Amino acid sequence: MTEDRYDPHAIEPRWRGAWREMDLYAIDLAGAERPCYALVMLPYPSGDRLHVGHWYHYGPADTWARFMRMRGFDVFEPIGFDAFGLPAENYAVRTGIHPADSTERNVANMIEQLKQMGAMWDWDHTANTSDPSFYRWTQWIFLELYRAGLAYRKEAPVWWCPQDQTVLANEQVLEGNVCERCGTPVEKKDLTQWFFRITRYADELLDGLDELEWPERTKTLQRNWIGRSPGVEIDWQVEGKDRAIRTFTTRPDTIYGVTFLVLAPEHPLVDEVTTDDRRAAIEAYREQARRLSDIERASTEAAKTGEFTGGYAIHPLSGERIPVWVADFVLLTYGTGAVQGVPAHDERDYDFANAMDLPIPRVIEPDDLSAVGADQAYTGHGIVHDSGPYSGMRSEEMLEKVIDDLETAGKGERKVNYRLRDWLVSRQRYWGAPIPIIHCPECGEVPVPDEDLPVELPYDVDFSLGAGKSPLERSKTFMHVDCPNCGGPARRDPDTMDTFVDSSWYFMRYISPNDAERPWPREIAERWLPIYQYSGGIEHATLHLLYSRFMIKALRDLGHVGFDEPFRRLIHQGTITNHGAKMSKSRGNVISPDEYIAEHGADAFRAYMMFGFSWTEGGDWKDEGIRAVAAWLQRVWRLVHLHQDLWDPNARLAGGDPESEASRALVLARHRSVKGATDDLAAWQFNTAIARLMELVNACYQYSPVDQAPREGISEPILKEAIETVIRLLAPIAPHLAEELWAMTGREPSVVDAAWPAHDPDVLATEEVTMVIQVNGKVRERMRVPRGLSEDEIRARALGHGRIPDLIDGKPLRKAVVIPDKLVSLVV
RNA sequence: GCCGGGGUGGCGGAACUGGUAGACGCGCCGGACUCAAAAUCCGGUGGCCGCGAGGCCGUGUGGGUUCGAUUCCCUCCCCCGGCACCA
Repeated sequence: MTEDRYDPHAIEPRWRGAWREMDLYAIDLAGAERPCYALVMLPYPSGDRLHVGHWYHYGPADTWARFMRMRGFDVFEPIGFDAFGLPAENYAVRTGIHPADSTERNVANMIEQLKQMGAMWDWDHTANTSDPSFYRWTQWIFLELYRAGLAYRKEAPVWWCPQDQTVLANEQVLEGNVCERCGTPVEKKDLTQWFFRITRYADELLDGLDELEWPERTKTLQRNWIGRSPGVEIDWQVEGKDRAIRTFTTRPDTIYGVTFLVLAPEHPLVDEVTTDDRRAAIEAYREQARRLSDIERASTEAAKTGEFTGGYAIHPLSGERIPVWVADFVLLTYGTGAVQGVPAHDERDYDFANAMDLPIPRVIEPDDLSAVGADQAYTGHGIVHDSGPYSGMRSEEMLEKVIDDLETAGKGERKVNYRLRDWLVSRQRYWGAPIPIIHCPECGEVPVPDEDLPVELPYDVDFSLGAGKSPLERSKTFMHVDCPNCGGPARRDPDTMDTFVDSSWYFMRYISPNDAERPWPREIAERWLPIYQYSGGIEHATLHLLYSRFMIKALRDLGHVGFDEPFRRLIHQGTITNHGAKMSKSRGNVISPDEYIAEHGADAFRAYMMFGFSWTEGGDWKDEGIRAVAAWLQRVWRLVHLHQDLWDPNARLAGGDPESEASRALVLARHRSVKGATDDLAAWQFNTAIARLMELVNACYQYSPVDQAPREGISEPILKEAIETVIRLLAPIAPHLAEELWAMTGREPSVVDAAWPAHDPDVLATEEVTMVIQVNGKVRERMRVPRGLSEDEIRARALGHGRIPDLIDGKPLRKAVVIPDKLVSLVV
């Protein structure tokens, strides 16, 4: 009792040990009555120590989960490891250490560090995506999708990373067309690859967003990524040929402004349309386009180039002859690979027409002429003219009408295009789930029979890159297999799956990670999903978060789950930067939490992560606040320590008047803090939740000065209840310390199973309020009045209050606004 | 270029649907305790003017709506993120 400090390094490991002994965080998934699945995006098990980002994400996420548990929810809070992937394999190439070995070591290492946080993770419900018992089901899912036609193989122009020697999905190519993993510029290659048919769900993925409680900006990112454009495909008869060029447009209301058609250089009709005298020029242009990198070709800066084919198409409505051009700004991969050129009303077409000296006739009159310059395209709407029967209509109106007319005439078809492409899932790398397909010269693609799953990765392989084939393809023992269908000699598919396939369903596996019979028990999954609350970085907005949504919808259609979305609520933590720069190993600016934890303990570090930043915003690293938070935890500990006699079972609490000013003020402070902390924690606003708790601690000190003994002026039961409330409110934030304080009050662990305190709104509705009096918009006076006073009475009192009569100075009152219990605004 | 998000004291950050701007904390200043220091406890702290009472200014810029604007509308300037010849 002489020591007036607590030692986090003594109590933290002790309580973690006690919790483990009690099996405190094991929950009965089948029997839970108020399921709350609190999921965090799972970490990649690198060989490095945990960084600030891990603590910033997982600490507060656990605080929220503890808060929910105290509020009576059955909280399921698992964590696992996204353990497949390139870093481990590249490490193997460099060092010769096998990915399976380095990963196993890293996972064990990471678990030990994660345990320091004192989170409620249930280590009986974890997952390691690189474990055969996990990827056996990743392969099963692949085959389910395959059998449903949702996984397929085709040759297509795909992104290839020359550094990592593998293909990538569109979503994994970052701005400037560089590889998400290594930053190397990627190339387009025509390769036969496996895809998941995510485009089949484009509309549902878009519409489903409306129902989700996700940050609006994340939904926007997905909407833009899916890129829905409704429009029409139109057939243009090629003059003198029994062929039509099909274009796609979202603006058929500009069709009378078409002065040319443009085909992508790779368009299959180019040969046919090109006249003999233009053939050499067209061939040269196509060759030139082929040589251009995609980056050069995609540049909006580059001047428009193109070549006339010599051919003409017939305008489907006016019957005019329209020249057909080839130009590389038209992409074969979007729409039909052919567009109609409307230079007056499309910027690209405008630039092209200017470069090629083509006419630029206007067919839409802008509503506001001043809004559009003479030297630019007008892309807005307005009154249509020079457009045959449509002249005089509003362009919005014509847009719908002309589509109907084209459809009726058999010259067009309503069509929706998407920016979203099918998800390329095969990778020419070793450290991933092998694609469970066998290629048989007789039978073609043959799925590996379920009973032969998992297709395990061979251990003994050559990881070296650049040999032109994936490591698996070089393993004869792996590749050679008998066809399950005909028994003849066949080869395994040499590719592995994108690790985003693993992470698109891992949260289902946490439910029953050791079940060898099925991927998840459906009836339990239905209880726990969609996930109540997911947390993680926004960088996955168009990757993991999109893929998982697709996966759940596909699994639903295959009858394996009964819900539509994986994550009902989503929240993103911000990023902690160092001197404004993102922390990364290559920059050498990574902050390690280790020394701070060694000095102040895990609770202090956790609490600082929550108090020092606005959690969803993040911010620049600053360590001054850690000492302050650690000191505050000491202050809380001291508060309980100094008043420990309140919990002495032999003591009779008598002192103090419960109606005294101090007693009443402390009661008010308690209710106020409970209300504030509850609202703030529910909204993941940790900094203000802690601020509210600090206020209560301050109030405890203020109304029960610790150097005064015996306590004067304060009711002991009221003080006792206030301090107990401090402990409960602290429990999610600093779990070890709160447990220690809980024990100091003589209670059995655990405080996480103590009820979250409730506040009484009647107490907060004090009988007197302070009202502000404004004169001509400026605050001039304040007055104390009974709550609920009538507007008339308030106005009358305000007019006579303090300096107000002087300020008004007999001038007539022009206006008086009264907001009861808040303010009076007088205008003279 | 387009689409999001953001600009508030010396600093991190608060402010519900338009209603006391700056909660809480850091830092700084002062006091108590101490031989002293640390630790701790208490008080002060947006800027300018004023002895004071008090006044004026103040949420990136300039305007507007309103009794009243950090909050709503318009103009512009910066910062961050995403997309980018998607027809």
